Amino acid sequence: MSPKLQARYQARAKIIKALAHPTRLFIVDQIANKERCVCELTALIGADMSTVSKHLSILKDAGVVSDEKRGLMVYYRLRVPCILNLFGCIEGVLKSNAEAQLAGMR
Amino acid sequence: MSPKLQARYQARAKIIKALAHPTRLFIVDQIANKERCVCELTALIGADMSTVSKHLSILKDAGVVSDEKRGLMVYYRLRVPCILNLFGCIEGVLKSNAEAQLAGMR
DNA sequence: AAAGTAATTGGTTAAAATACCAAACAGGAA
DNA sequence: TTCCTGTTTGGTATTTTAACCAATTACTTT
Repeated sequence: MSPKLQARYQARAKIIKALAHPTRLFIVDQIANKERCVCELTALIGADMSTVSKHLSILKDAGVVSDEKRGLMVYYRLRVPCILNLFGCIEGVLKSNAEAQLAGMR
Repeated sequence: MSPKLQARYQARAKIIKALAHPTRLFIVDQIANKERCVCELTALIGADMSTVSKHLSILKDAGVVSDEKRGLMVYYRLRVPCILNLFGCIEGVLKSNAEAQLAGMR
């Protein structure tokens, strides 16, 4: 594989990797419709705030979310809505996997 | 977060994680239109065949690809075409990131 | 049966990701 | 200023991922 092509796939992988964690998928869902501050997300997730903050920075670094500071709070929102389309596809895979397993048991 | 919801996002993350590697994204592209055997993919990628085989097993375990053995060769194909839609979205993010960076430099 | 080819599996080592705690940084209020 | 609150950053220990080599399995051909 050429170095150029390699770099191309590496850039893509970085964005997908940013999504490849349960907590970060949850975050994307939560900020899909309305912005949320770190404190709200922390409460919803139930982990240390520093942990949540780091997840958010990974998403931000990948360009998936954007942030805005207002007063003490930092609000995050989804910058790329087309990500949500992915979820439908993923659900389809899960469903298909479940069916395949059932078929295999017979 | 409830255990049930947790499990839900974990299942989704597993599939996305399977895609979150440059080589595996390349594989998905390569088998999108026509099936390929491991030997073909190995030649295209330029890594050890055992490495490629392990990448394929990760994709297969996630339900993204399916395999079929014919003679000595094992042929892999994309089981879930909607994955390809994701790539368009990802390219959009990359483009958007590049523009944001340009804007930030001014 | 023996030899050869395609693929997978096991083992090891190196690199990356993740979580928490503690400490540092704002911004707002007293 | 000093205190309080929301957020980020640094440090560390643990777990996960990834690559290659060596060995094994499966099928074909001689």
